[in-house]
Amino acid sequence: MTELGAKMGQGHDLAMALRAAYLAMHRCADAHLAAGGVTADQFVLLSLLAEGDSVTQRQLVRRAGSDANTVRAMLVLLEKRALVSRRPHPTDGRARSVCLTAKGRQTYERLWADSQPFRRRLLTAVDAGKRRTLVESLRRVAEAMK
Amino acid sequence: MTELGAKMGQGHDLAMALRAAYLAMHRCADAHLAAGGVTADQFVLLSLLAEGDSVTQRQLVRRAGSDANTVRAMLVLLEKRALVSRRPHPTDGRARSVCLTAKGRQTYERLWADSQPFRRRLLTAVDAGKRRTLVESLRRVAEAMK
DNA sequence: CGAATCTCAGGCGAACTGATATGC
DNA sequence: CGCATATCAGTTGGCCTGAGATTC
Repeated sequence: MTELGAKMGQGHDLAMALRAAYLAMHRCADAHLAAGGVTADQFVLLSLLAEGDSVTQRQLVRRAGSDANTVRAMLVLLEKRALVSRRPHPTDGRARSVCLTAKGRQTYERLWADSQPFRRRLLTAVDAGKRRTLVESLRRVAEAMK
Repeated sequence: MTELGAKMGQGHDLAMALRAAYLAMHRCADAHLAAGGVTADQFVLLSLLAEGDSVTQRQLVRRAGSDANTVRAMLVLLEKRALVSRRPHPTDGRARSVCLTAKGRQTYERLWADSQPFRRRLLTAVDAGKRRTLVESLRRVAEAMK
């Protein structure tokens, strides 16, 4: 194999490793949150809503690194369960203002506690000294793929 | 916030960074492969089949870090397009032996070329010296989440 | 026989595409 | 007008549960 070919193989390996790590983490997070009746992706939305009261769907999309249609569908599900509320934005007629209900905040805090073992497990997988480098590299990847 | 609480916040940050990086990469890969009429996930299966002729669905599941039902559904789609063939395993009556068709291999090689820019972009996002560390850390994460 | 492994079928939540409506 | 925000319909991928088939 050529030297250039080997380099592209590196890219393939990195992509496969990122894929495997994410899928495994996602499965693990789902397992730790299933008892609370919430999926890992729903937990992501709840955590974004918990740190920043009243945000637009557009802001959720950007911060979750997700898609407008996906976020909307998830919010509809969460709204049916009375965990979030969506109201018309006070000044922008196009936007929706989303926030946690009291039940939603309560649920989120319980879920955060339930998922402590998951975060502990994730942290012990990587040496403390390498964590910052890892997060930094992941952010560079996310940035480069935009 | 307590010191322990901050540590768990680190776990959350790592999880969010991993999520954002994967989702962005997946979108980017899809975009580079769309012209070839194949999704990023289908390309993963094709690449696994290209490097190891005749594998069982179970082996594909493990190597793709995926799920048996997911792999099956994807293979059904690929088989409809005559890119892969599934035959009964010669010795194990339970298993299916999967391999690329001639058309499948041809398609894969074209797709590999099409996706060179994607891999280049991925590699340039991370300094050459940090790539091995990154891949290593990601593999540790995947291992710890199993 | 039971236990384990592989496959298949149906259903759900999530990610995306494309098109559409509405307000800025 | 263009642009941004949200919505709706449809496709694919990921996972689960439960079932059937085969092997050990």
